[in-house]
Amino acid sequence: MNITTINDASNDENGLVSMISVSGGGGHSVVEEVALKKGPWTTTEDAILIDYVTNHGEGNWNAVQRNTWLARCGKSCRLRWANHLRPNLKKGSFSHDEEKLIVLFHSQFGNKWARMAALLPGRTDNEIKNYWNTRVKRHHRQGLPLYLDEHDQPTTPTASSPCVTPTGSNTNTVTDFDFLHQNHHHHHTVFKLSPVLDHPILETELHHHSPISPKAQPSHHPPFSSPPSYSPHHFMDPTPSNSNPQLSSLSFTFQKPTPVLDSALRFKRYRSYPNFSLYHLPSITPYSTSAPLDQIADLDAFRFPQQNNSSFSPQYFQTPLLDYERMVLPSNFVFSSKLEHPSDQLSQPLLQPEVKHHDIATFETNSGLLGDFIFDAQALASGQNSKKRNYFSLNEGNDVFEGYQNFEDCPLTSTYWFSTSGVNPKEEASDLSKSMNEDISKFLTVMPSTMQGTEGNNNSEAEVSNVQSSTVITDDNFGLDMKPIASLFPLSNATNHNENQGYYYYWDNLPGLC
DNA sequence: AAGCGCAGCAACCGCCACGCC
DNA sequence: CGGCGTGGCGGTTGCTGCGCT
Repeated sequence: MNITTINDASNDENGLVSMISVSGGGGHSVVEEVALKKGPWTTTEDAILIDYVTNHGEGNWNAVQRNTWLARCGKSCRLRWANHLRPNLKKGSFSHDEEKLIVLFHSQFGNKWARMAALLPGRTDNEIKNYWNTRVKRHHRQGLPLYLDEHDQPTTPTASSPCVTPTGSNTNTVTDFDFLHQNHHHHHTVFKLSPVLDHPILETELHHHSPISPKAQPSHHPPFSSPPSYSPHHFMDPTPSNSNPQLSSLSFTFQKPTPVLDSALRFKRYRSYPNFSLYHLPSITPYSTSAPLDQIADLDAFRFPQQNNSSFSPQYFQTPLLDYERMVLPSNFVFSSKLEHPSDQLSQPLLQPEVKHHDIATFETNSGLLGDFIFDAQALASGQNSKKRNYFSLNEGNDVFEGYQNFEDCPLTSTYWFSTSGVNPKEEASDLSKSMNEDISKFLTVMPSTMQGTEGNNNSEAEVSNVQSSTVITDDNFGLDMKPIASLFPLSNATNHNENQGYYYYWDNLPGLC
């Protein structure tokens, strides 16, 4: 066998493939490539890859090596593209707000870097992972709790530390990270723990948690009163907290709907509102749990931020239940919370539940909000609805409804989103897909700003009161997915606009949340 | 100047899920 | 059903630059 190098660009600095002619016994010759290049990418390699992806699109990464002179394996190409070459990548160090989000996401997701990256547009899983690992090392070295932001005022947890309760009896002001640090008493969902357990609360929770699957761990809030029930519209309908005298008139409580589903439902509603940009409301994702419902009680409420410059209309939050929507909801579909205490419910369930636990336990989870968002937009834009069995679409005036009629067809999320004014969502979908990155960026542009103001508001009263419990289990997406996004929606109907008024997120599944 | 530790970053590796045949 | 290819994800390693001693 004769081996002849026919193109000795062998792993040169341009990263071109070294081609070797391998002559077989019968004069037959084949061409094989030799060792692929490793190590840092050169600008030439980048240019080749960019050119290829521009012309052929993403995916089929091994074809890059076959069809170009690039001596890189498909994995390497994909990684290079995803982490460095693809458009809309945000370079540079993380902002403080992004860091906060990462901490929060990690408290919720664990080491699910890709998931976090999906919620941080322009950021890659690798970046987030590197940041977190650095943070772990730094905090470990400095003896800091992993989930306490060093930029915030540290709050030493003591026996007298305030515990946030839904009763409004405690009005101490703490920051969101104080929550993480202080709240010892609840055993919240801990999905995955960092390899470096320098957070005693996490370790405690790790030991206390039952071997329920990480996606299905219920949260318990024994001290809390019975939660109300919710309709899917309640989270669009933040309740003014005026009923609680300890709350400022600015305060609103956002109640997460409780997806207690006997049947899965995928349902979309598009509505046209005159002054609305495209926004996407959180997915409502059925959860999987083997726990009895009456053991599932969870605090999940938070306040909307104040945004005086908003163009949002309060009407947005007061969308009534539409007849057609009632029709779509299966008879056993309900958003409810603590079912055994209907008297404590602030509002009646849409429909009386007939919850079968074994059915709930069979639910799988879906991707997070943005993933769902992206999927839907792309599917609509590319006309892939044909893939969806029994998927219906109905126009009703300016409203367009889509949904699945049968349980088995439902991808197990319920997504609400809104079209821009006067545009058919179908037609808009392509534009939506195109502008998706911008929309997501818009989210993140607003989101971090809404997370500010948790510091320096120690004079506020009743910041942590009137937080209502709800029956909530999140797999690992719903709660956190919706909260930051929902925080984008302003309280334009707030009556007392205090420019300096802070706000707080309250949500569950944060380790150590009280 | 040299050595060291550290942070930040980039890239690789192994494993796994999924689709196709 | 199993093999194979492919892509995605998380863990890990290695390189580089910087500051400090």
